[in-house]
Amino acid sequence: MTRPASPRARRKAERKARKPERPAALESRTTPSRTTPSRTTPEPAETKRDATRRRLLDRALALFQQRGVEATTMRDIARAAGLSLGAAYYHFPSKDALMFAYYEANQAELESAAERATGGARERLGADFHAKLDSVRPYRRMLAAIIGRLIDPGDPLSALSAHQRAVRGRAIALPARILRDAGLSTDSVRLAAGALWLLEMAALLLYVHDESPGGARTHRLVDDALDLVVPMLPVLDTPFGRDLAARVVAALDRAGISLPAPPPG
Amino acid sequence: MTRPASPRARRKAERKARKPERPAALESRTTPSRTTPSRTTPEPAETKRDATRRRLLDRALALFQQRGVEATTMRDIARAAGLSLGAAYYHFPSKDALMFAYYEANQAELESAAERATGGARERLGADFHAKLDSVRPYRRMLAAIIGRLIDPGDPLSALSAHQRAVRGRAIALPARILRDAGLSTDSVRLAAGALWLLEMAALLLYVHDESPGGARTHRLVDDALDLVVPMLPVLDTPFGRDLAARVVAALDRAGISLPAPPPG
DNA sequence: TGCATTTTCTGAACATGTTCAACAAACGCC
DNA sequence: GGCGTTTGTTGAACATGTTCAGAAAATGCA
Repeated sequence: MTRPASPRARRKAERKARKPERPAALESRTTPSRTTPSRTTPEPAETKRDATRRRLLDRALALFQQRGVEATTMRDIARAAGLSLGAAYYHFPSKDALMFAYYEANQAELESAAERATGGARERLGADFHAKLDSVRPYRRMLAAIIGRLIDPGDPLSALSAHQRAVRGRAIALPARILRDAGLSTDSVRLAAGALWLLEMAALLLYVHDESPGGARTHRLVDDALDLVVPMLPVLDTPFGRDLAARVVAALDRAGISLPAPPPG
Repeated sequence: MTRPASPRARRKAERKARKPERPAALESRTTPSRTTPSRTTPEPAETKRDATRRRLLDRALALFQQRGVEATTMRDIARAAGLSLGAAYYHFPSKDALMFAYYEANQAELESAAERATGGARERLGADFHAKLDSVRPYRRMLAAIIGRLIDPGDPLSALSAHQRAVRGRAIALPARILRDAGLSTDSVRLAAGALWLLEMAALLLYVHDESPGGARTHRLVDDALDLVVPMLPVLDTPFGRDLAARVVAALDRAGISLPAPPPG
């Protein structure tokens, strides 16, 4: 995980003079739309570039899961993809970028799993949370390796970063819908969904190092927490609850923790 | 931060065969009491060994603060201490060990700062929390570099690890005393102190990346949180509060998060 | 003092993440 | 087809964390 490995401040400074503090893009370049996809071809005919990237990514993730992140070298990945080391770095500027690419690629799958749950709010929220944990399970070692960056708002990988805003928004959409269905007012939905998101983040922190079978311990904690919290949600729509909620939101806001906004509607 | 840098599984396996999963000690050896200190010399006459270690540690921390952890190389540290690279590794088996040594060395200072605050529970808790954050401030970059390990219960550096149990205990003693002085029952003290410890951990997560002047944002969040929580503490000693507390403790317990026990008395 | 043992130190060596200058292939345009 | 430009690739080189075999120094003991 050794960052750029600055030999001395000099070279680091030089580099910083050229680039902004943190490179905005985690991929070397965004695909320059060599093949401008026409409206009639929804499948944009994967370019050689895309194929190479996908191959790299596939092998990398396979190796990550198989041997762990730290034990997988960039040379391994390049070799497994039939490329030279430099070529791998041409497509992914760092090992971290490969992890992030996974992160992004799997987000959709990761989120849609629990869409179909039925029942009361408690059941549907439980299904959502458990599904998310389960979908992350195979990669938790990988996540553990980068978890420090997840809380660095300046890091593109961070769960708090601007880069991940969209991801946050999606992650919160389903709980928000469930809460609205449960009859909560819009304001309460906003706070409660945010709180659940925080709970999810906390659970993730535990989960990446949860070695109990299937991560049972974390799953149980999630259940316990939901059992504790969900019955109290209606309180949010009482005068006391409203006051409390307002103060919590204000406090988090001042702290720079802007809860993801639930989708409109 | 590159861990052992396993060339291939083979060598890693060999090493594991010799050592336990994680080396229990973060320092190469514990001082073999070459000079058995007699009762009459409370200052055990620092050995050359200790002097060298202290010199290494001093220079390392100075460099860490000056250039940041990642930009400081083991070669820099060794040179600054007038030693060869190998000698540095003889005394501290890894760069992480140097960080941990700081962590331990400063713990006492870090904790005694707020002992003397007076006033109500809210004021005394505030003094404690703010002092802790302030004392960590100069090293927050360093902490950011190892924060991922703070949540790994298997890592000796972890705030959750067995190694740090004593530290946890001490960290919770003062809040517990304050709460007891405020008239809370023993059970409530236990839960509330644990909750405050969790709040402290959460604040730390934010703090290490808080670039606002003096970490003002995190300080404000702590104040807001205390303003929110402290007035509610008496509720813990109502029937409703007792029930809630019992369920929370049980849930955390099942999750393997054992709140640090407050000192007896 | 002389010698064996233990502690401390040294510098080379290794594996790794990352960079870079140079080269090759593909493309766009004439 | 021919040619300049962009895109993709290569392998060497670099700085780093860590290990290791052995040298040097300190220590203990006869």
